[in-house]
Amino acid sequence: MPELPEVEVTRLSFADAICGARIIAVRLGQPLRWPLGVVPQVLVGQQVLAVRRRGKYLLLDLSAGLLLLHLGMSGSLAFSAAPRAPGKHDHFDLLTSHGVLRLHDPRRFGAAVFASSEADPVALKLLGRLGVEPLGDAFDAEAFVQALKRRGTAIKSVLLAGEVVVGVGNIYASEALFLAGIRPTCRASKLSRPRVLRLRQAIRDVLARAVALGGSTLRNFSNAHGESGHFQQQTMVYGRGGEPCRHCGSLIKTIRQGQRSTFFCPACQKL
DNA sequence: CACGGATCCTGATGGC
DNA sequence: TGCCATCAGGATCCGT
Repeated sequence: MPELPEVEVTRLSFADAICGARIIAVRLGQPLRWPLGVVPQVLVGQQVLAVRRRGKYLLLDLSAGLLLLHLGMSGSLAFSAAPRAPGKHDHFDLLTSHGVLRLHDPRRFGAAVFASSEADPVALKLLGRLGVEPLGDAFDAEAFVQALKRRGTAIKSVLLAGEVVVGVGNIYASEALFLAGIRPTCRASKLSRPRVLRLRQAIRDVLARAVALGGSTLRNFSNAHGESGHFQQQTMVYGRGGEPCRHCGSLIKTIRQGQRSTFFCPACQKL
């Protein structure tokens, strides 16, 4: 469910409120992915110093360590002073002096993992192979050109893998490739330099705009206050198979790449 | 090493 | 109404 914009919107919606809070207790529901790190006792008594984001991970900096949260496909976070009794799909509660941070995740592809620091092997395993952040200065044009030259797979798959650039999931990959006029099946290594530069800008534009709109709400994504996003109302291609292209009127095509749906306009995205 | 495919899990949806 | 197949915003692991 959540790609970079949804994770960032979530972060912004509770970071200020939770900072400075003392962790009082942890409640676990059914197991999430990577149960390894979460030993509740390690968290109790620690203070939440900051909430950062790395790719699609949320990083809670604690007084003695790091709590990594991932929303998987169906996860969302809620932060409230007086939460209701946990429901069937509420699998992780962080009770703090400022309120309860609750992870709701029906499919349980999400994760809550404790690491002693970013150098901890646990953190390295999850974060170590991540590519560059797309919205920062570190998303260097030349480095992006060089990285794509080394990838023989379809550009859409390269974006989703997150080893070159992070945060671009299934919605925004299709959207960015449309904005750049690039066919999702084109091998990354075959993209010309000008086209790579356009793609870089398209990724930055689409992600930044989605953050500004509060993210996408396909099923029931909401920020930590329960508010929905609005990006999905203006996708150019994602979820629009068979409908006319908003730019040229051609019918949007749906294909499968690596078990995921891809959407593109056959006229606007020639190669 | 790089790639494609299967896999984890639950719920919604559509066809019969 | 029920049953079955398919699909869903992610990422890892395993075989080739």
